[in-house]
Amino acid sequence: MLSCTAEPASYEAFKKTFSCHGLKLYDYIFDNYPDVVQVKKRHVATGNLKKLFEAAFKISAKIGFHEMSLRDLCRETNISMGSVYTCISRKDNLAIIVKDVVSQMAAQNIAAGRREADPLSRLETTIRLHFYTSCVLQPWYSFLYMETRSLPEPHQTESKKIEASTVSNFESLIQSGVKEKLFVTPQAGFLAHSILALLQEWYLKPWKHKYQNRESEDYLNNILMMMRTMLGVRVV
Amino acid sequence: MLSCTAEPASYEAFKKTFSCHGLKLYDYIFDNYPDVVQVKKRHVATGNLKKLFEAAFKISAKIGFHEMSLRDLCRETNISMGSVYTCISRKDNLAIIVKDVVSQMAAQNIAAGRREADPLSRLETTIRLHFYTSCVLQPWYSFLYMETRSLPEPHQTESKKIEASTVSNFESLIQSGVKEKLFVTPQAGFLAHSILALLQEWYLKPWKHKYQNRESEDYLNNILMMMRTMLGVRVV
DNA sequence: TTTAAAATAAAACGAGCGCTCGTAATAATT
DNA sequence: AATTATTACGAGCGCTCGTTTTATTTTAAA
Repeated sequence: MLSCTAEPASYEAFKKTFSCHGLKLYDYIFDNYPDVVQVKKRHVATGNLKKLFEAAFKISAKIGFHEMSLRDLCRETNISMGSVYTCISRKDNLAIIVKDVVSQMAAQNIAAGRREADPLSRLETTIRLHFYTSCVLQPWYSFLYMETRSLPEPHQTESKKIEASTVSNFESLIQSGVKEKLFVTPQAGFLAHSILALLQEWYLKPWKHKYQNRESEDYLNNILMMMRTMLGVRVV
Repeated sequence: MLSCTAEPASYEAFKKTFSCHGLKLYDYIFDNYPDVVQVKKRHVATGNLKKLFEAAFKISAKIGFHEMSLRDLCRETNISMGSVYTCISRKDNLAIIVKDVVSQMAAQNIAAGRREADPLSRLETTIRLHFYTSCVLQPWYSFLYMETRSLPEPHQTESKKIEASTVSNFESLIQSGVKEKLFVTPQAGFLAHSILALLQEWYLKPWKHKYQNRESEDYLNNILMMMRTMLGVRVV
């Protein structure tokens, strides 16, 4: 099971508690997609899967998933056509697995946020987890955003639901704070969309922002600060 | 020349001054791409171009430009393969023309904004024009955002420059207001990116917002209000 | 009505696609 | 050392792609 313990204070703290690092992510895929991954030995499967996903992200980011041929993938990974197919069975499965992983992370982050005490903490924790997760899994999130159209139905619909549920969660958290008279904004829907748009901007165009090292923590703080300002909450 | 008179007070007012409506846009293409459009008669060319672009936007939005075959395009438009080729010469030209049109609109809007009297007016006019333009040409803007990767170089690089120059224009307008002590934000870069991200959100996912008719003017006002709040300007 | 140009239609072409499968190489077990 | 289980390989299959070519119909001026 992919997971992380909740409420990390910083990106560095988060990364340590996050279980997706290195090969753990590919262990998860190996365990949960027996019909897709036909390779028997775990270490062989995870090693190849890691190479395949990383190459697929690299090539797709440049030219798109559909434009990426399996021959491109073979060249980039030094894995033969036959071996590629014992790992993923069909090209589509690469995209489907990305959708499943991101979908699961999103659901977990929403659930973790709900466990906080008050509306503002719930909002901030959800945003923080979303942000950290999308940093660690940046190519995964970016891929899903850009390649949702390439997914076969019903996976495409499911992918769109992730985004919708993320926004509606933000919106209902804001609404509950408004009801408790903690916030003063009447534009809950717009603010909820704005938050997601800014989170997406980060993982879609990391090169536009990452000219420095601490930049990512700064970007997150800018989002949180903007949100607090728009909610009429005193900024600390 | 594609153009509009500056500083429109509302979307409705803007649409009337905007020269891209109906076939005028395709007249522009007919006039400016003689090597691409090999059809001699203006009315035949513009009629077919309109059908072709509209169908291309429809199909590409669903499955992507590269996945859209020219046979799909023929089926959707009831235009034969031969006629398609007399209109656009190569598939790539569709995307290149979209880039050129959007690029020109963006440059015009930036120039029009600069003509305003003070930094806040310059910002607001630029944003307003960008928003209205992207509403009227929504499929064009959306297409370019999603399909930039499909453009042949050097058009791809040029497309990315449009976005970069839009953000840096916002940023320098904000900076000049800060220098004149009209604004109080130290996060000019973040705010500039946020404004563009929210403008993009609108033309990328219009279905998420357009459940009502007046909704688009509201969305623009939300962006402007958020900007004023973040700039420490009294909200009217 | 004639005629040449313009537009459309349909067929054909070669390159490249996702994917399969017979076989070779390697690792594990006896 | 022999045998078996597993993985790696890559040429080739059927098909669709963007594009070109060829044939036919439509258009409009003389």
